[in-house]
Amino acid sequence: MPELPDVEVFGRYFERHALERTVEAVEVKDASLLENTSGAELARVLTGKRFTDLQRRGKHLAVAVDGGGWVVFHFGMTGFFRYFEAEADEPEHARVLFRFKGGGALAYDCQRKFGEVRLVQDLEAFYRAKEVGPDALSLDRDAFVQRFSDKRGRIKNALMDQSLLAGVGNVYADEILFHARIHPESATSDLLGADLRRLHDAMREVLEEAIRSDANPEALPADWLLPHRLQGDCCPRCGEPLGKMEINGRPTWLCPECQQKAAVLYQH
DNA sequence: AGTACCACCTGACGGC
DNA sequence: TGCCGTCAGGTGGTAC
Repeated sequence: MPELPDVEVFGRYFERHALERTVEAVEVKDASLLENTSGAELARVLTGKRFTDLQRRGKHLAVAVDGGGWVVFHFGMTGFFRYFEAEADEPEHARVLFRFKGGGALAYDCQRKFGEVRLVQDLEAFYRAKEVGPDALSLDRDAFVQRFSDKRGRIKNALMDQSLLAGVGNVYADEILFHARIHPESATSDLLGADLRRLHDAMREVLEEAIRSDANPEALPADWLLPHRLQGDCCPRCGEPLGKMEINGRPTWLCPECQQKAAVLYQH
């Protein structure tokens, strides 16, 4: 799940359940998720401290620790937070537990272990080193068009390039291209200014609506692509069968009718 | 620079 | 029922 809307929702969940709470203990159940630190160090840094602030950039969620520094979470393909009070409610793949003074604990759960938890002093320096670009929702239309206009290769790859803009993953890239009626294999350089502006509008609309729907696929509008990514399902707009292809090794869904390649469109 | 391919890890699902 | 290949919403390295 964890693309920009999911991580935004995780952040709000964290805010409700863990912000301003005092950490009593940190329990690391699988240290392989820790990136540049150890269970002992994480516990030493956090015990007795509060989480005071939180900031999302793309698919990263950074949580400020009073007294300095940040804990930065990445959720991989299967990560999420779960707050629980009864021990029986601890989720199945909890990898790190933050236990709070006064009761309750926040679990960082990650079945496939592709997630990462790290300690960071200088957030900006970390993002620079990681080449994490500006958050997809922070870019205005002009800046978006500007960044995409020097980009080569296929548009879907560009949308998913976290250094170009951060937050769009495989599922929402397809959704955004479907809304903008752009074929995912279109060469980015074939897109006109008007296409890029439409793409930016579609991106904002999709990401914002997904956040409003709590990033819950079942709550998304029925005329979106996402509820229809099933073999044999049809385009909710024109009724033609949806197409599936592979781009960059990732499954890609589209409506071959509604989404024509830019180069094909402008030949006529 | 862009792309293809592999690897990391675990579980669910379909076919035989 | 059981085994096995395939697939999954992310990212990083390598080689062309």
